[in-house]
Amino acid sequence: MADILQGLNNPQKEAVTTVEGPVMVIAGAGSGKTKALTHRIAYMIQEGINPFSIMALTFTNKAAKEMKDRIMKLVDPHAARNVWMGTFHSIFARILRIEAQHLGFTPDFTIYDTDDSKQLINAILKERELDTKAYPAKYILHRISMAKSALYTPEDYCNNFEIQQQDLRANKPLVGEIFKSYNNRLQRANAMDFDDILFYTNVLLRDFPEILYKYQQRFEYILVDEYQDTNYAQYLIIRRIAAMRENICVVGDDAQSIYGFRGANIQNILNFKNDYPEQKLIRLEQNYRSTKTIVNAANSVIDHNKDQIKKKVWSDKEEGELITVLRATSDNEEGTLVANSIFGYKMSRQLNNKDFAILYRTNSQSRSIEEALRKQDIRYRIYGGLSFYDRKEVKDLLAYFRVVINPHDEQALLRIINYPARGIGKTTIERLMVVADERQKGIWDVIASETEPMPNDFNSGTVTKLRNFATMIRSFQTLLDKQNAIELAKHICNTVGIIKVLKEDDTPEGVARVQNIEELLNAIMEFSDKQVDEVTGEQNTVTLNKFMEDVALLTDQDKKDDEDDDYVTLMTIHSAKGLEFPYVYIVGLEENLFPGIQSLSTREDLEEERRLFYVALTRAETKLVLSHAESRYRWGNLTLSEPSRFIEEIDPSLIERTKKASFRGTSSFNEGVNFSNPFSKSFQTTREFQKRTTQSDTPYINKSAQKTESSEKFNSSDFNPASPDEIVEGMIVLHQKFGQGRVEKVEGVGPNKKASVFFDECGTKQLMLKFAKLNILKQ
DNA sequence: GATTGTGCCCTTTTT
DNA sequence: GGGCACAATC
Repeated sequence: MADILQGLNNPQKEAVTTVEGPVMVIAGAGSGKTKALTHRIAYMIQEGINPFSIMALTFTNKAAKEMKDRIMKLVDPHAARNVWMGTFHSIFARILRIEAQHLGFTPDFTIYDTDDSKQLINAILKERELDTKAYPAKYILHRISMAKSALYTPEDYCNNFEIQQQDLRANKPLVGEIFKSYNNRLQRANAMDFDDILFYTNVLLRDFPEILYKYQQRFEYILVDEYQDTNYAQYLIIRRIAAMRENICVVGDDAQSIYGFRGANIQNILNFKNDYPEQKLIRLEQNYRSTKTIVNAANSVIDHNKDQIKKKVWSDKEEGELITVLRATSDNEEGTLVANSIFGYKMSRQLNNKDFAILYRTNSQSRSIEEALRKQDIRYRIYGGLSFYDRKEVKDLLAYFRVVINPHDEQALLRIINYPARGIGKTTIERLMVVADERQKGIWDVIASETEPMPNDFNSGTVTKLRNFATMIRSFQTLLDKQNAIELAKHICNTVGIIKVLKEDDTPEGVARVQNIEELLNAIMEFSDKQVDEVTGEQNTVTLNKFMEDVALLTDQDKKDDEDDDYVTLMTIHSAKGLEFPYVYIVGLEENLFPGIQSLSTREDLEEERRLFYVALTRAETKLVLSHAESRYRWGNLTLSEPSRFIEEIDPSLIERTKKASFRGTSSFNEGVNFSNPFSKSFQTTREFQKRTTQSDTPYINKSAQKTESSEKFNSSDFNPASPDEIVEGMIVLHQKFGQGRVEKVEGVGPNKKASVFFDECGTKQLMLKFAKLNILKQ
């Protein structure tokens, strides 16, 4: 026990040892919040509390996993494993599967992701002949999500005066009706969306006292991480389960509440003391992560917010370096400056790629940064954006699995009924849907029904095709319990012919798709291995079912985390929450981007945006670099931008003032900045750099590369490259960086001539011939 | 019924 | 600058 408390400061110790009763920990950024939580759980286990009776709710799967790993290092790993630890969604989906029959679902209900929901909405709109412009799926889903998070049923929604007024004002009076159909369809498909998981958990705990009692008994101790980001539905679940014993510990920081847009309610944290008058309030205010400069900068920013619990976050680390602000003329130059800066620091300070993170407001900003990093040969990894599980081919295969497990899953069924093509076309599907609707059943019931025959107006060929499809799905279903996940997955894959179809496409994209399918199969295998490992000795077969339960709630964030790999991290600020890096770059600090244009209308929205900036600042341990561009391409056209107000909100004494542009300046702020600072960059380095960019061509050739076109003559004297006209298919060529390769395809004319070259070392690359310097080795 | 072509949105942020 | 829904064509 002594070691568990060792190395903790006093408030942390208090948070760890106050096991009984309601506790709220207000934890400033970097104040050792996770440490307090993990040590608390370890302490509880060591005190003899049954791990099965502890429920710890986190915001992401990743956070849960990390905490579990840390606890396993503190106490008996077997015990640690038994703690109920996970996201709200994963823990309560688990419980809902156990209790599904009470709610009119079966235990293998499907979880619809946003994409499925969107498609379902669009299908409903089509049926009702509503214009998708008047009723954008996104808007409707947002409304529905808000309603569900506030525990409104479709009926509540329609009967609520205020809500109806809002929809009326937005000229969308039918949202409530669409909500009704949407929910009906979900139910018919034996499916829940993300919000339903929380909604139905509440229904379960509200309407079934004996079930509520059961879980109150089981979960004697409740911990909630990131409490500031909980919404009403989550709040009420906690409240209900904790009601009996009130052994509840919530940890959060109001200054880091950044999920208001999806219904998170900051009031939950502010009201904790009303809900639990006996509460003990513990403040963690010492920041162990960052330098004084960084902490003070963050404090000066958050001071501009009106809504906040006043606290004093402080650091007793060194002052540290001032914050650098980079000013670029364009988004591409911003990328270049950031890449150069990283390169400079790496060289001068012996740092690794993984010491750096580049954070941005929106995923779309990653492009220009990526391009620049590639040119500097800096390895990076992007988190978020299109996730692995969002790729089309992955979703297709998963849809097969979904249908096999739950044939009423209509979104999945529609996805695969004619993929790979088996002659079941649009008209057939439309007619099926009509019949299904008449019978108040799903499509599956129509095509698989033994008793009710297919309507006469289907021709016999179509009926055979449908029957064959149904028979195939059924044959998979019989294997569900008999075969383990990976065997069945492979069997489905082969029988259906997905890989065969994909292999017909030998473009780079096609090859990537096959690889993705293989990766998915690997993931299933890994999952199976892990399951066996976890239950020591016990070898329980992992069914596909089991895998699919997990997969719906996985995101990219949770995927492999190769610690040893050396990559610069690129991610949105939202996904960076909870992480820390020595060097942090926050890019795109411009008005209308960060703060975003949509947040400028109300104070609340602007304050959330400011908290987001606060989160970004406080990720840094050693050094912060901010950047903004004066112009930026947004959805195709050039827009001019002012520097963000947030830059000015930082105490100016903490910022290294970049002098107004003097390109020949020989300034020396510090050794690392020579590369990074546009104003200290000598003319020589500029040239040097341009040379690099023109030589090492990548598929990403566009504006920035074109800018350097003027210097091409200057460069080309060094080499003896073939002229673009000479390059034809079948040639063996040599590229400066990619080495030897074979020209597979040439397209375009004149200056736009492009070639696909397969390089032995790095696969196929698209090259713009006017930039790529290729030596012809063999005609 | 499938394949190719065209126009139209779009960009917050995520379980 | 791109992905996706729908339309036109084979």
